Amino acid sequence: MRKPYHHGDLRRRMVAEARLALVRNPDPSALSIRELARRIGVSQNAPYRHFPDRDHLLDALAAGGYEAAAAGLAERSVEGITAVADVWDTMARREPGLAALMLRAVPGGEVELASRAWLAEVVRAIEPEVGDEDPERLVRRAIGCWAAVLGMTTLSRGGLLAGLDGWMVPSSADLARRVVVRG
Amino acid sequence: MRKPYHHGDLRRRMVAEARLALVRNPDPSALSIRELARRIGVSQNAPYRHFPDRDHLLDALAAGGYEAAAAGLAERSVEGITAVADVWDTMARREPGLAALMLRAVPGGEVELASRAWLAEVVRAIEPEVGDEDPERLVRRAIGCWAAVLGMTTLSRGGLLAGLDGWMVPSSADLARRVVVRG
DNA sequence: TTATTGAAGTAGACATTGACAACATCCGGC
DNA sequence: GCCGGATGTTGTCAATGTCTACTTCAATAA
Repeated sequence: MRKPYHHGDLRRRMVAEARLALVRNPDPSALSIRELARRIGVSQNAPYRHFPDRDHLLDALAAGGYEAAAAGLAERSVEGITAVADVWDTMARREPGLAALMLRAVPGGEVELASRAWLAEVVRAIEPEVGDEDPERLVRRAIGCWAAVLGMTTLSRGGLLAGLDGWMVPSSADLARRVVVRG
Repeated sequence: MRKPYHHGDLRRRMVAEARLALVRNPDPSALSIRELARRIGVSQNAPYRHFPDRDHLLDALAAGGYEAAAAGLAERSVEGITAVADVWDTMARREPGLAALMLRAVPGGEVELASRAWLAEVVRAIEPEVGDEDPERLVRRAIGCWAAVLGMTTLSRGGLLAGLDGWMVPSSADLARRVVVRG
């Protein structure tokens, strides 16, 4: 009775534990299904009842990242481009492994939907800051904002700017603002 | 005599074969040292005489990507921001796996130097297009350009914009131009 | 109430991989 | 001529992803 045969919430638990593991070691390729199962206290094959394979776990994980980001942006008191940059930067700093996973969407996976929700939230956030009512252009601006922020944080957090840290490097918010406003 | 005991050029050959393998399968985590060795016709452990571990091979591979990109930009007849965007876009389209590897630099690795050379080339390319003589601001602009291009191509090639392809998505050159000029 | 069925978990196995240790071969300087 | 270091080879180990077959359990329908 101490340990019921069925876990009951394995899928969610796997994603949560994977996210934790990714905090301990940001390298996604080091994520091991077996180790997660071990840590949760379930057999090494139990996870396969919830994820066809490792890639689907990573997909769910990345989708969770987008949901968290969208929620973080929605619950934000401060609106605008700065908020978008802040949310993404914070995630990339605190969970670089998760941020790395979020750069790739497998077709038909959960990330596609979740990232779309994030994009919608970005649109909502930047809308008051740009005086643009045309939806298509607004979406285009939002994509540009996302790309600029993502690119800048990827460069910094990826270590590609080692040596020039701080000094000489533009902030992702500045970049995004230049991309979004006017034009 | 058919097959000399020593290969003679294994290191370079490994990097080249790895790059090929990455073209066949863009997922860097699928790169196997053993398979490369097998394909080259050398024992499974020979590569370890040239790379302490798998990560060092990936590092050399990514560095090669930056060298190729820098060379491609240098040999370019057309100068300017468009050339930067073109070079990166082309690489990301033709070798997405390599492009993905280039987003992370291990401290002290070869990528740090190679990416610095690439950045210098970007500076040189955008210099005539922006009327700015202050070196620090020029570097900052170059970084912004790089980030914008990289962010946009990562989004498109990563499948994060599936569905909105073409339509609604800004080009990386447009983004970069908006980031670089003025300000 | 009880039989059954399908979802969730377990046990065991297999091929592949990264990496280590010990041994073999070759080339250049003494 | 030999010898030492660089390069390549064989053998081995633990860990991993994933397959197949078996078990447990809860809910449904008789």
